[in-house]
Amino acid sequence: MEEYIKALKSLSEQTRIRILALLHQTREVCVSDIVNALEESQYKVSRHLKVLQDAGMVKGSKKGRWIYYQLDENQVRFQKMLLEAVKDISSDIINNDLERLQKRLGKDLNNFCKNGKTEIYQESYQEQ
Amino acid sequence: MEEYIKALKSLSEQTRIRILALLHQTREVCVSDIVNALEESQYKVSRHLKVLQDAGMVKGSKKGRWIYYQLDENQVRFQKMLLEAVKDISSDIINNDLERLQKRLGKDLNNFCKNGKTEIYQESYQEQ
DNA sequence: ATAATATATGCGAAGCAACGCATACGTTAA
DNA sequence: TTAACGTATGCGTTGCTTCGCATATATTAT
Repeated sequence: MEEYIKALKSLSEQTRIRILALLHQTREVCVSDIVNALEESQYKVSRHLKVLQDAGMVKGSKKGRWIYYQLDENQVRFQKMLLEAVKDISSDIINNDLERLQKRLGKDLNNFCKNGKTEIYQESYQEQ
Repeated sequence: MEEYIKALKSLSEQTRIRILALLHQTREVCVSDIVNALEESQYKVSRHLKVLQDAGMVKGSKKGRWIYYQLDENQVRFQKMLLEAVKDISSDIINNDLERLQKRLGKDLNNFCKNGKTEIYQESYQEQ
């Protein structure tokens, strides 16, 4: 039962739902792209990613100095169903997040962090 | 977004999952049947029912001095999907709850509280 | 080696959720 | 109309989550 509750808990928070919305739209994203899209602090995003990962919802893989997160594809039926439900969530906040992500990654959402995006990240981050 | 999160939060707690498991098995149950099945305090069950109700997962209807709870049938797609996922949750705790409920209501799970069950409730409650 | 970049984490503070107790409210029975 | 029963709730306490800051770790660039 504990594991089920953990999965559900991981979904009961706005920032985490926003992150999942991004991951539903793109194959994988690195942390700084999420930070940029959500306009939230790096440590906040990082912490929430950890919660999602511990709950088996997403998984991160290190590539160079970046860590790319994606929906964990080895999910059991329960998690799959939950993520399917979460896909239904819509809101202005999420739309704005997606818009910023798209702007940053370019039209192709399967782009990567490392494609010269770092500069852009710096700029927008320091604007805040 | 708030409403979605509220629904998800309502599912992220053990007692509430246990209550939903009961409601998935039977059409409607009154509070004291739940109290008896879960072997938890009346106020605790009552509080959790309120959370589930506020989240639109269950609804209670008063009949005489009892209040019968059932899964809210006017749910939107999101809630339906969540409940469908929650159905998948299995555990010994839940099995024991169901067993006690069955024992109390008799074979027919569509039985009602008021069918002389009150006495039984009193006995088992005071045993604790 | 040193600096810069990307991400994670220890820690204390603030906020929120669950608990237990006592009690209130509403309904039926006596 | 009083008593008993079924359910809900106000309140203070405890425990868990989230937050923000500062800092640590790891990787790449200089």
